[in-house]
Amino acid sequence: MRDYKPSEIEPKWQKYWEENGLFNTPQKSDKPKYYVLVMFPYPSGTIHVGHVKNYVMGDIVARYKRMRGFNVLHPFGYDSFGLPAENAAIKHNIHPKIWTEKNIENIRNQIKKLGISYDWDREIATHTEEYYKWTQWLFLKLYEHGLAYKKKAAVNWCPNCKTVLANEQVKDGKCERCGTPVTIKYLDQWFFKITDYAEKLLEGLDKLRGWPEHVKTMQRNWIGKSEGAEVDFPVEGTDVKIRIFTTRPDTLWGVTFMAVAPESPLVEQIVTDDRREGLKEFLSRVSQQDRFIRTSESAEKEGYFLGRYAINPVNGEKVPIYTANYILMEYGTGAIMAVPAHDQRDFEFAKKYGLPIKIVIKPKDGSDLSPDEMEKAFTEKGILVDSGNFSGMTSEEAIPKIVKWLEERGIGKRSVQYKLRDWLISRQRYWGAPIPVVYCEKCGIVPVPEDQLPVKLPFNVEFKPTGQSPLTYHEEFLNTTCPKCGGPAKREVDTMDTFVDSSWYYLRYINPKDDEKPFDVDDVKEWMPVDQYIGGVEHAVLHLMYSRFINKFLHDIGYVAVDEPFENLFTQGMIYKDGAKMSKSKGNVVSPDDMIEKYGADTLRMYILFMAPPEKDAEWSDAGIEGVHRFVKRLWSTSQRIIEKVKDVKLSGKPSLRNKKEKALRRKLHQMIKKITEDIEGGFKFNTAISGLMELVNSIREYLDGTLENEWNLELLREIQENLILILSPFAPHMAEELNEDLGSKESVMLKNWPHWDESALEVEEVEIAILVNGKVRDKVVIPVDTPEEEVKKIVLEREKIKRVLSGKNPKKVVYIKGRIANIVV
RNA sequence: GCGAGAGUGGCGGAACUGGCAGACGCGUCGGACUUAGAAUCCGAUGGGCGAGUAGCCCGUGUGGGUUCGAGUCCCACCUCUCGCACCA
Repeated sequence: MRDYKPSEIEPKWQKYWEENGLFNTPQKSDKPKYYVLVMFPYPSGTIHVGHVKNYVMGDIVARYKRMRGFNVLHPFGYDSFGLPAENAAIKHNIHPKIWTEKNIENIRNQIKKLGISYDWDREIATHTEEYYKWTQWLFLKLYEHGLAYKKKAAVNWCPNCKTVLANEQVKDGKCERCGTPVTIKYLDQWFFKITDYAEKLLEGLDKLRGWPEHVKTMQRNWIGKSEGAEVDFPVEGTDVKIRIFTTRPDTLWGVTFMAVAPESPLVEQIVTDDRREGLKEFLSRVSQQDRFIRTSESAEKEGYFLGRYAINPVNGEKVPIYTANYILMEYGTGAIMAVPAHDQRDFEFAKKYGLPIKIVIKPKDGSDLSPDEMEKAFTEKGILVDSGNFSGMTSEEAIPKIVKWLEERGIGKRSVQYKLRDWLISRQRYWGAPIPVVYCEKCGIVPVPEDQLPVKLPFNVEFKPTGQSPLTYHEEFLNTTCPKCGGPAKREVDTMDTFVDSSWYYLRYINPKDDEKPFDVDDVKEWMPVDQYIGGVEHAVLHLMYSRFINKFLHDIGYVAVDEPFENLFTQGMIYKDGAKMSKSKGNVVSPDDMIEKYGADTLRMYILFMAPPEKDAEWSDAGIEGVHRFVKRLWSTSQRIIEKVKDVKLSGKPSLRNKKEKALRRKLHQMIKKITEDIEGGFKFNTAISGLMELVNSIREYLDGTLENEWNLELLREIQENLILILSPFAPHMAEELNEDLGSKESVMLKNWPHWDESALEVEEVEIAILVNGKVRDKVVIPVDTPEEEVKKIVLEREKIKRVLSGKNPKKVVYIKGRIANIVV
């Protein structure tokens, strides 16, 4: 018998697949399309088994769908612009391009050894001119439609990476990448107006049935929609009106002060001369507060009275105006009406500064609130009191009526606010796509015309961590002429956030080599949306939101037919080692290369899928992969035993079966075809699919070992072996091909059809049912499956053991569930 | 605090629309083969009482409920994970 030698058969089949173009996707086909996409990696160094999980899952789907008759698009590429390449350049004096391309080559080799069925002709890398040319095109389209703009803004600045960060890249006040606390800088920056799409991005989520709920929830939270009203409060003795936003117009009658964000221009307009000195002191103190601390719930609320009063337009009451550190300029209107009785923050502030607390909402249970005894604000909805004509109504009733009333009287209006901010895309960095605009003394900001793209990233630059893009010091790049007037102009030296690169890459795979356009509109219509997207949950708000935004934009301007790019999303769990994420610095990285060398790619693929349900995090176990390897070897040797005997057996139609054993074995085969099909189709249950393969192999072995060799049913074994190869092939494609060849097939497994299970094989003649007395199992009995209920009841009550348990008591009734249990109730 | 999800053997995890809890694998124990080990193969393995392959009792986070029957459904609670969080 041949030994199992993955190191020989795996390269053999990888070569075969490549030479025969079996991974390549025809652009047009009679078959229905299926687009399966895995999140492309950032090429820093090599990949570890955590990445492999992502790619293996995609490969199972791709190989399965091909066998189901789909024209499958399964591409791969690299998100190859970004900071680590540049840091490597500064640290090790190696050019980012060289560093990146070396890494890409390593990763490509690693992946090829795994037998992942990517169409390598469609491979892309975002740092190449052919790609970033179209990233720049995308920028121009956004600019053209007023969705790319430049403004001076308070931005998140990472002092370590020396670049600005998008809001989405700030985690707990720290740089998502390096963990350094983020500071605030005021800089001229480019933004994409994602806020214009807030509502569409939110509504679109409801249509995404194939997305995990928690990802949608995270996006909803991030968009942060609040409905309420805007109301103008005139400031006494000035022309100034303070516009506020509130989600609780039902508390308008309880306003006892106003508060304005320290950064608000209103502060200057409102403050009285005699309060100016103190204000200066207050503002300088507040501006020193760390932004993250200032915006945390536990922060001490501080404020400063501006010396003036506002008039509450609903009841004419005069209330003092403060500036306070807990008011954020970025949210709402940068000013609030404060209702201490019904807002916890206002309550704390009022307590500190001795401001009145006025109750206008009472609990629905009718209990009373007293301003002096309250220990915290009553923030629930309730019944309005002291609120003019609205007193006595519930909050729910009153809110729409009050909004209408405000609108009629011209005091306020219905309003919707979002937490989502515009997407800051400028990076003061070299290794990214240059922003294609120039600054002309005469014409101002001028976009680079489309036919002059790409704005090439120069190769020879000096890397200095100055906080300025290295392009700033590259005279040749910097100085140019204005495309409009031909006069001297300077280029934009900032590059784009790498999330811009990855926001549209799924479209480029469709026409990766087109140098006339980013993608072909008709082909995109054909191929989009991505049917199945697979990746890590860490991209729940960043990449997945940006991609949806860009896709919706391209949809709106007529380039993409669908308005959501990813029909189904699967977020896979991470692989941990020693309780921690794998990372080079921790030294707990498991390399796929080592595992392939030791066990082969097929074992590695199967183990990664078997270790846990794919959406869950899992701990790498060396013993675990050993166990799967044992199974793989058993699968091999069992197949070899069978193949030796059935190589020349011809089978047309069903094998004839001679006894119960053979019937049971054939049933097992078809049960497992059914199970594995349903496990793949019904939600990525790869772990149980593999346990199904194990069960099948166990049953085959029991049959082989329990039957004299000359009595083996060779027709049945032929059927089993053929089908075993097919259902194995997405998981362990190399072994499947080798066994398929051994069995005499001239055609690759990849070109065969996925098997159908034979319903008739699943039928049983006899079943073992459990006999329960009062819900407890007391006995078991084998009966013909069609035994009528009355008959079963009789049989069950006649059982010696049951008689003993009943000890003469009369059964009240017997519940029989066909083929499963009979429950005797006494 | 709000939102989402999850609690099952020593471990990873199975369990269809409520129907024999613990599939499959790891680990452990015992055995075969071997000079020995590795590999391989066979058997046992939720806990307890029991000489036992007889039999009985307990058992899916906790406490109730519905039901002939609950890991699964309902109510209350506890714990954990993730996300959001001074968002007006």
